[in-house]
Amino acid sequence: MKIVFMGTPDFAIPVLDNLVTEHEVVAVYTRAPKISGRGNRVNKTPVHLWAEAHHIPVYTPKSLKSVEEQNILQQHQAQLAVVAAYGLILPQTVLDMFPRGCINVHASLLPRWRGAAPIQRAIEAGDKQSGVSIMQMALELDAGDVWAQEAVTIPPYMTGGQLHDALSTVGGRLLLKTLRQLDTLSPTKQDETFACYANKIDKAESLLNFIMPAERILDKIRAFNPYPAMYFLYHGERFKVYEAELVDVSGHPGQIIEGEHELIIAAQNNAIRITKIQREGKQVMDVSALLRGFRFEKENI
RNA sequence: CGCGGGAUAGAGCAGCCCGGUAGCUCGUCAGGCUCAUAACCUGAAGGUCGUUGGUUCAAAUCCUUCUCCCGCAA
Repeated sequence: MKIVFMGTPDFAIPVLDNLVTEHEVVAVYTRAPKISGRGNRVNKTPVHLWAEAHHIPVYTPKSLKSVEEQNILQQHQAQLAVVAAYGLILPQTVLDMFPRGCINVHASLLPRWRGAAPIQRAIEAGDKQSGVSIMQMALELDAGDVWAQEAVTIPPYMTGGQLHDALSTVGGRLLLKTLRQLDTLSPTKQDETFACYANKIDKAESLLNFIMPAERILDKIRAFNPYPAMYFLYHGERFKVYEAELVDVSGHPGQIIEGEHELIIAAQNNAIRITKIQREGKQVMDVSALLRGFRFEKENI
């Protein structure tokens, strides 16, 4: 099938990898390169780089609302558009442009976690399972009819990064399977009563607030590992927390209970033992390694 | 040229401002001690202090070139 692919971040790469094995991807749409990263260089998106490496034409319109862009899109004469974390809103004209419409790969079991950050929000909320949905796109965000779903169990220590990788792998596989069965399957409407939204990750959320139950703090640490990573400030220096575990002791929330042989900080109830940490300018390391040359005083943070 | 931090023994760090024989906590190895806490005691090995050039009687330290790593912001 002739397909136009639309996507931007790493999540879309395994989907693309799978797609090209059975279909003809005639054009790749992705977000325009932007100034980002250290040194403020102009960087292309992961999908952009992938497409160039595979010699597939790349298009980076700022919007698909203009007639000009829509005409270009039409000229690809694709039967279907596959969308995976593209980042642009598709107007109704575009949704109707292809004989088979637009199909979206979404990293949650819809209708739960519609929106921008379904992976992190699922872990942050303590969900025991997540999954991938293949959905016929509608104008309303992530509300289209669902062709297929595959669940993925979230083990207690799974991080956001691990779930991301797991779901993108499943997504690529499930998409292919669904496309093969497109003529025999019939999509299911989403039950609106179970819909909830995964808000974008805000940097301000990554400052650790110890006035909450330790279990919730641990969920946030897992969800935000490796990005953007929860952090706390100690003597004005930022320490990113990558892994931690529950400890059955208590103290004033934010108090460093132990900081010499291990790092334990009190939460609202119980406490957390931080096991993987990153100091400013340093690599991520085991806390035990850091504590060979560094010591936390038993203060409140 | 967006802002900033870093590179010192296998690991993590201090020393640099204020130049004067390379330190700490661990790890490793050897020996000793022990009912006992992540045991303790003694000793040893292990460094061209990231790279280039300069200043100086003398550079980990001051100036300079380059490389690599990282945080922030966007």
